[in-house]
Amino acid sequence: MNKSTKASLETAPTVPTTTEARELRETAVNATRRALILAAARSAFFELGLEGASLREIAKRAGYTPGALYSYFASREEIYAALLDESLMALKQCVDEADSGDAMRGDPRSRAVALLRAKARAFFQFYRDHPQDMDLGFYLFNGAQPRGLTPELNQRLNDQLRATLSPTQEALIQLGLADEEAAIETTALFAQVVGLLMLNNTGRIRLFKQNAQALFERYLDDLVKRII
Amino acid sequence: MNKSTKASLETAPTVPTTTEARELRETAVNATRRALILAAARSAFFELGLEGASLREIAKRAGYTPGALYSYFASREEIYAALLDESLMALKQCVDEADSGDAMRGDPRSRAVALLRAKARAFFQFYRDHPQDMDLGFYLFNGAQPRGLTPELNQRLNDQLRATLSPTQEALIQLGLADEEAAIETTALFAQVVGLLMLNNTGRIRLFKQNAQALFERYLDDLVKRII
Amino acid sequence: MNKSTKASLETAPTVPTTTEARELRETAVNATRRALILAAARSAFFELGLEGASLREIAKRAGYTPGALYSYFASREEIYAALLDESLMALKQCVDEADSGDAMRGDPRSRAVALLRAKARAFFQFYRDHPQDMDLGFYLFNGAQPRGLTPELNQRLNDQLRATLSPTQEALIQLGLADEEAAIETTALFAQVVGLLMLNNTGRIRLFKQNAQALFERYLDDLVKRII
Amino acid sequence: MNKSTKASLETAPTVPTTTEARELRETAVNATRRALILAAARSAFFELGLEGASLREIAKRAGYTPGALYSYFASREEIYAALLDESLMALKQCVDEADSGDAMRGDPRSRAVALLRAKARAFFQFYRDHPQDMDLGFYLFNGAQPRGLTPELNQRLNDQLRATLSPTQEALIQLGLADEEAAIETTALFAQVVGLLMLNNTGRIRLFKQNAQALFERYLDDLVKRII
DNA sequence: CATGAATGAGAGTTCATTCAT
DNA sequence: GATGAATGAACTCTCATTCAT
Repeated sequence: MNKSTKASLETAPTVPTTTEARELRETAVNATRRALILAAARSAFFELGLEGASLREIAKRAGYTPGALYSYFASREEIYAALLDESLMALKQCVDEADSGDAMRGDPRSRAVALLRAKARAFFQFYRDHPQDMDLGFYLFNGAQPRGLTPELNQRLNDQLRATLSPTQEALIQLGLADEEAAIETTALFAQVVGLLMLNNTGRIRLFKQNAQALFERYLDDLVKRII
Repeated sequence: MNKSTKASLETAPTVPTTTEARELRETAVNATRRALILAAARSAFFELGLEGASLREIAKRAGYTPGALYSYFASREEIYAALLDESLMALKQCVDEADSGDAMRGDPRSRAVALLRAKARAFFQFYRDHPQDMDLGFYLFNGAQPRGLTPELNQRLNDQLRATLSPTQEALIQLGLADEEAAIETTALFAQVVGLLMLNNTGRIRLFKQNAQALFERYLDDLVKRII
Repeated sequence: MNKSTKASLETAPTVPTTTEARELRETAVNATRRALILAAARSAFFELGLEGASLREIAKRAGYTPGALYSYFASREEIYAALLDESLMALKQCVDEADSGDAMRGDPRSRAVALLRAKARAFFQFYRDHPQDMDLGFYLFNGAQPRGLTPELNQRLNDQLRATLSPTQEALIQLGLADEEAAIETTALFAQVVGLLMLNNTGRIRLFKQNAQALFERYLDDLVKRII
Repeated sequence: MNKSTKASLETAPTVPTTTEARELRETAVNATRRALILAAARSAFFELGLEGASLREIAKRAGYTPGALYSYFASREEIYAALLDESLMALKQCVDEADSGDAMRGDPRSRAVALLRAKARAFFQFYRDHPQDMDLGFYLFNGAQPRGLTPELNQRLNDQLRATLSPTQEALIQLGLADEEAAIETTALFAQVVGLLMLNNTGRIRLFKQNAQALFERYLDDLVKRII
């Protein structure tokens, strides 16, 4: 990789050499196949749950023999970890891109409020629309000893999560909350979202004849009322 | 054993036929052994998690061979379901018994507030102190088709859950909320509790350097403020 | 087991109770099946070598599915260990029973010489006639960390080996050798036997157009000459 | 390498054709890479034992991908065979170079005795210092059908072994033994060495609190005593 | 020549469940 | 009711080997 990058800088204007072209292609092909396997894993995980998403099943769905997966991933757990990694990246992107249409209108204060709502809503809606991604997160983050996660990966996943929630926290600070207070509100909001989605995704919320989205908006309203 | 004694006392005036007596005895003995197996299952589940709580392990802890358990439960999933049943009964009892020390003091309004707090706290603390019971619930309630739960049992568990939360709802109504409004607040409170415990039990709450109990109390305070 | 022993003492003259009879039968049946599996393992090991003697192969030869073996042995290595245990017991018995026909004739000295020859010959011939038993021993005794052998079993096997060679050592002491000298000669004799059998079993001895048995007898003769 | 150098010397006067030159170069390059792979195999075999020395491991250590090795060797077994070939060459060289410092001093008889001792010692010490080389030999020479050895290679290895032991046999003949008698003594010595090393390398010799080197010297002393 | 993806077989092991006794 | 042997399927993972590129 480094090699091809360096080479292409030296000969930037020209077409890539045959070797370079092959390297690029192979890297691309490889990434594609990894993605293919992950897609198979995701579909297995989502349709059959954790227990059903065995290596065999994933391989079958990807059109491979079980052993072949080991060219791309060192273990089953690593596949799960990659899945969660992807999921968190998608979540983060979703939140990052979220913006109120009127981000530019109004006074700074209303803009901050609009931003807060937009970010929180993006987070909520991501998991509402991809309920299985939540399972994924809770599977791997489970308990004290996250299964199959190297400390480095665990750290990385934690960082992704924190980064995802930080825009919300920023918005709260912009609205005048002290750092500590902003952290508290962010956590409480996170908990509310997790709880609502949990009830929603397991169908328990129907017991109370309530609607997750409405409850979420209500929570947001109260939050905004509280802090302005 | 105790139970069978009690049962025979209750039916003392009429002399049971031999057949009846045997049936009663056998039912009682049966219940005892079921309880014994469930205790073994609980200990296995709590110590080893879901993956570790295999039928073999449960049987071993109960002093049985694996096959013997099938005299009491139709499948491994059914054992889990019975476990959840027990868990919900314990939860309900916990909430039912919860009462503020000053339940009798003050005006009716403060008494209702105190009751609201007491009930909600009991619920929160039960799961905070028994994190595995929550796992159990989420395991079996997972997704659209609860695993190993017959529709009847599913109904029963739902009823238990609703009954557990109804004291809270009642307290809210006593405080003047409309039925619909009380249902909303109860659900929101339930969601907050579930979310906080989720973050707490998976350790994610540490990411934000927050404390579940404090956040819970804060939520309660806000709720009370909101409705009075 | 204890139970049946105790019971049989109390009721010694009478026939065993039904329960006792069943226990005895089941123990016997069980032992038979273990033996059957070991026989299958031995045949696999002898015909296919270590690599070929997989659990699956052993199970197939014993008429079982692979999982069934785990009712009798905790692991594949445990089967090997049991095989070696059996082998060493057979060897020991062979040596123990060995005796010169003229053990009672002649002066004590010639009797001791005859005994020495008989014991050494028994050892040699056991492995000459059961070449695979030697492979077995060397497989498990291999290197510093004997594979799959618990320290206790390793100890047990070592003890068996020492016990097997001790009659030879005793005979040498009876012939007047000091303890230390007897240990040296026993070890040297053991080495010679192992070496000869190794060359014999791998066919290397044919390279030199020699015959293991003849060389063994020659070594024995020299040994006797040396010590009298 | 040596071979190709020699070959080109023999044909020095004529200028090799371009084709010939390329062939020579390629043969040499080829031999070098074979040697490189064998070095990797040796290190893997010695560090990890037979089970650990998989083709993958060897390839990794040689800086190749697994498939590449098949350009140089037809199978994994063939690599082992080549390893044994090398090992026997090293052994032979070791024995050939062995000489008593006083090979020139004293009467012819003492010189022959000194030579006998030197050769035998070299053999013993080679395997004592390279225990894994012995494993290698026993692995491939195992039982009736040596694994992965073509009849030709088997023959070659046998020849190497015989050639290695012939100096010892020569010395015995020089000391006046009949050919047949010398063959017997050589074989017996070989067996003793193999046996001692076997006991030494598997740690079994410690059972008897003996030392392989001391026993070896003792055997030599007795041998010399016997034949003079 | 070398790659590296892929196969296909097989390794040891565990499991829920069944069933004759 | 209880045993415990047995099944059969599944598990993750490793391997030697092949082959298109």
